[in-house]
Amino acid sequence: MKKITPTLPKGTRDFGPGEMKKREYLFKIFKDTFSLYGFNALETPSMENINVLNGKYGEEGDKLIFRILDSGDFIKDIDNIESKDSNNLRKEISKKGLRYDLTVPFARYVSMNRDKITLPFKRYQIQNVWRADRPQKGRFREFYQCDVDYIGTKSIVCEAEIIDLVYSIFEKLKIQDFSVKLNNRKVLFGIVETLSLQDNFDKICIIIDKIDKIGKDKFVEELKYIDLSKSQIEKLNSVLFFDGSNDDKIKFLKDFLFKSSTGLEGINEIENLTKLSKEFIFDINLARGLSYYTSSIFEVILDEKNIGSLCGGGRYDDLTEIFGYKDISGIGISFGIERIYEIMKERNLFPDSISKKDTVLVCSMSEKYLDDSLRISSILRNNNISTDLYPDNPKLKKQLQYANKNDIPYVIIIGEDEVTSKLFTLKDMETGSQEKLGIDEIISKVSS
RNA sequence: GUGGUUGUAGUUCAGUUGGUUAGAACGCCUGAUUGUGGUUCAGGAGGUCGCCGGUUCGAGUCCGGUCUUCCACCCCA
Repeated sequence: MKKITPTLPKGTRDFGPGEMKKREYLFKIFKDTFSLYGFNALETPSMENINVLNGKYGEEGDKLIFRILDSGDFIKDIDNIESKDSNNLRKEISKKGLRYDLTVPFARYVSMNRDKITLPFKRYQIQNVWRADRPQKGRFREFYQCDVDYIGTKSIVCEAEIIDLVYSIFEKLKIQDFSVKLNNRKVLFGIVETLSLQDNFDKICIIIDKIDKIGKDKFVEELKYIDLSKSQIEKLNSVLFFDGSNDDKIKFLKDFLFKSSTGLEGINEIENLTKLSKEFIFDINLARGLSYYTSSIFEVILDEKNIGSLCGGGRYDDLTEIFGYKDISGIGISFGIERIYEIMKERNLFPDSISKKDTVLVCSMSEKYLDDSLRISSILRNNNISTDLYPDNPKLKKQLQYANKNDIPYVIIIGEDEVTSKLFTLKDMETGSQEKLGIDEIISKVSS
């Protein structure tokens, strides 16, 4: 057999036992909190039919979808194989793709199962997604997303509850220095409409979304690039960079938007939310890149440094329409668990207790005592003591080394003396001391 | 997709203007210690120097291509 050097595909990772302990701890906090707020789990397949995915993420997005090659002799039915047209060929030989996010599969699920689900419908979903992007710092080709969505109601209570959920999650994670930023696409549209720029709405949103990253000067430059006049840019700036409390901003925008019914609608939504919700910052500069948001949009950021957002989300009114299910408004948030994981690791927020392995290792001195070892292991396990049994009987030295490397605090040694006397050697690996005890004594000692 | 960067033992890395047999640390195995780990000491195994080609008497070292790693851009989490 030819030897191969083992490697991973670009942008993918293994999660070893140490990392998994931490990830599972983190995931459990999310899942438990979601349940507490009445969200239930949903899983969808890794792959979707390509027409479900295509066209949902913008032009760039389609290119970043991982395609799955059809099975069988797919080439024999292709007429124009010499044309060298990759785009057409791709359609013919690949009709499935790996999911790119969790929201679109969710919309597909809701549309397909409208006879079974009762609106409003709430679900959470923690699964991996794939992007054929070029990896770089903190970005992978396979990563996890953690989405919570609330679909089938337009009530502003959903916004308030989701903000409440954010506070609850971060409290449990012991991350305190965060802020919730909120805006409304209708307000942005109103601003743009008031300046007669509504035809450029999507483009302007993408540019506004970058303000934090590129700064005010470059922002102005990019606006010039899409042919805004000097006075339009000046007016846009005066609105977007209006400084003040949430109430000041609301008051100011109510005046500014008096001609735009959409804008006023948005402002009213924000005003209502201030009465219902925990604290948030009304940020007129918040736009978010994704095109399907139609109303409230929000992000959660770390106050300390600029590392991008920890969560992002918003309300979408038309996402299920493309799957034939009209007038269904949804609102969702995506927790950036990979980022949150990194912050928790940096700040040492994972409790030490989660990295402990088993409490006891059972070692046998010879093959003769393996059945006794098995018996004792199962007694310990029945008493809820996590027990590892060394499956062979190499030298005791080897078995103790194993306990040592795995941070197992206790070892039980089973040999001739022990089996005849029914008193087993319990060794404390930290202090090195050992004593011969009956099984009941061992259980009470080790459990404490 | 664009620009830069990286690749030598299981891992992290040395390796001089191209010159005998490519090194270290950690890890692994054996022994000192045949019923006792962590520490120590002695010994050992482990490398087609990413891959393909070129220059040269001679290439880990120089050149070309390709793949890979990481970083930035585009975009995004």
